Amino acid sequence: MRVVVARCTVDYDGRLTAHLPEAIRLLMVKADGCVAVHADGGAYKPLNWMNAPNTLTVVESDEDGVEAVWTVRSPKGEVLAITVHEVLAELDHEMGVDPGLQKDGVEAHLQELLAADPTTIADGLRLVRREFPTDIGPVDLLCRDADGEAVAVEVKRRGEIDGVEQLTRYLDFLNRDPMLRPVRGIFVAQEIRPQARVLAEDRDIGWVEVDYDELRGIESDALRLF
Amino acid sequence: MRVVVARCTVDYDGRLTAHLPEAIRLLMVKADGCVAVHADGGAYKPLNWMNAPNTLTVVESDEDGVEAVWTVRSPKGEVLAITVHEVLAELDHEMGVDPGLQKDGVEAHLQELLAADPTTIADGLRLVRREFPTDIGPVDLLCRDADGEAVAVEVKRRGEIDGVEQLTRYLDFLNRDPMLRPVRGIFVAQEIRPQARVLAEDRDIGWVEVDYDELRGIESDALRLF
DNA sequence: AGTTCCATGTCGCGG
DNA sequence: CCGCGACGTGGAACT
Repeated sequence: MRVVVARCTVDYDGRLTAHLPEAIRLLMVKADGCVAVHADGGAYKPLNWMNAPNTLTVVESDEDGVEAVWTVRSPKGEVLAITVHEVLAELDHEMGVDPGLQKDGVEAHLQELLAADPTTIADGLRLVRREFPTDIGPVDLLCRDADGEAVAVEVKRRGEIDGVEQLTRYLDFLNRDPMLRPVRGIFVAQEIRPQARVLAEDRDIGWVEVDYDELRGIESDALRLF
Repeated sequence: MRVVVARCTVDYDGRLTAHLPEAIRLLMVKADGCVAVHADGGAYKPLNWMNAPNTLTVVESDEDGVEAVWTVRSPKGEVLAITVHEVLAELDHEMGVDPGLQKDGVEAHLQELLAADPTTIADGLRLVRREFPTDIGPVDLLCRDADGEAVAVEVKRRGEIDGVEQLTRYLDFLNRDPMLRPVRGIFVAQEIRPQARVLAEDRDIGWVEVDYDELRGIESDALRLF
């Protein structure tokens, strides 16, 4: 990875057109060729960037006040042009391949835990299918309750209004299927926002908050029995 | 901005839990305090990060194989812990405030072009008003068709389900106005996703894909006449 | 390759 | 501060 602090101006022309006036910024070039222009603030997102695959060409300049021009081109015709007026600091280092990130607690894992034991959502619930397909997308969990009636479950890490909208659409579609009708809905998340609760209740959709650590604990306990 | 290349392990505990095994990475600390851990690849997104506002504390260590431990804490209780085993390179530089980015988007221009000639959406359409105000937000284009009936048009660059939901809400509202009723809807975008098409059709909402370059061409032609 | 949905989304605007 | 929509969204998973 190569890092350069430089006084520069930047122009991007691709999915949109953007221009950065002259200022001091940090230029980052990674091993895969991707280039990022960072200001000294504004979270982790760069001001401008160009992801791989692309080609970076650096042209030294004789022009007054221009040390070099970096041109990054993507196969799709996007162009990022960095005019370097002055290099102020520089750093270059081999880093090798990163072993990668281990994540824990995303929606997929939560859905997995709930599918393994739907009774943590509501007593008597049995799983029919995960990712049950409909014309407008897959329902996270399709279950049947103790009375044998269908229950559609939408799982989110954080429960907000659009999650309720999503479940509402699924229910509209599912309730047209004579084999399933009537289908009720339950909205499940680690934390459900007040407005999402109100909207769910208004539409006769149940909502349940689940504790991720607790679910993981239950799973561990279940495994320990074998 | 401060940049450090170091052999390190990283743990994040907050919105999720994540762990990075020991490897060489680039640590970036911006003036606003935000911290990012970059690998030498994977586009511009860091492996781990913590945005401002937060507090960074660095504790030197006597422990074997540990130079220092950086702890970043956010007010919301998120914690990013970086165990630095060895610093390999370092760079520190004042950069000043960035003058900021000038963007020139396509979104607004598309609506402008369609307003200039609504017949590109449907034959006989005449513009009543752009950004027609309702209590739940402005409708992009309000038109009348050849029969004099009201038509609400929602314009998006990319047509997805949310756009259909938005137009549906507007139609619900507009159809309560006796001066407008009945109002039908047309969903317009450069590209409309299959699921959005299904939902639109299901709700008797029309959908039209338009070609931005073609529209621009039509406009150029019109201008050339003068 | 095309399509869909998730994301520690981030970011900006308006109430 | 919250809610909502846009984003050069990026990225993964699945068809």
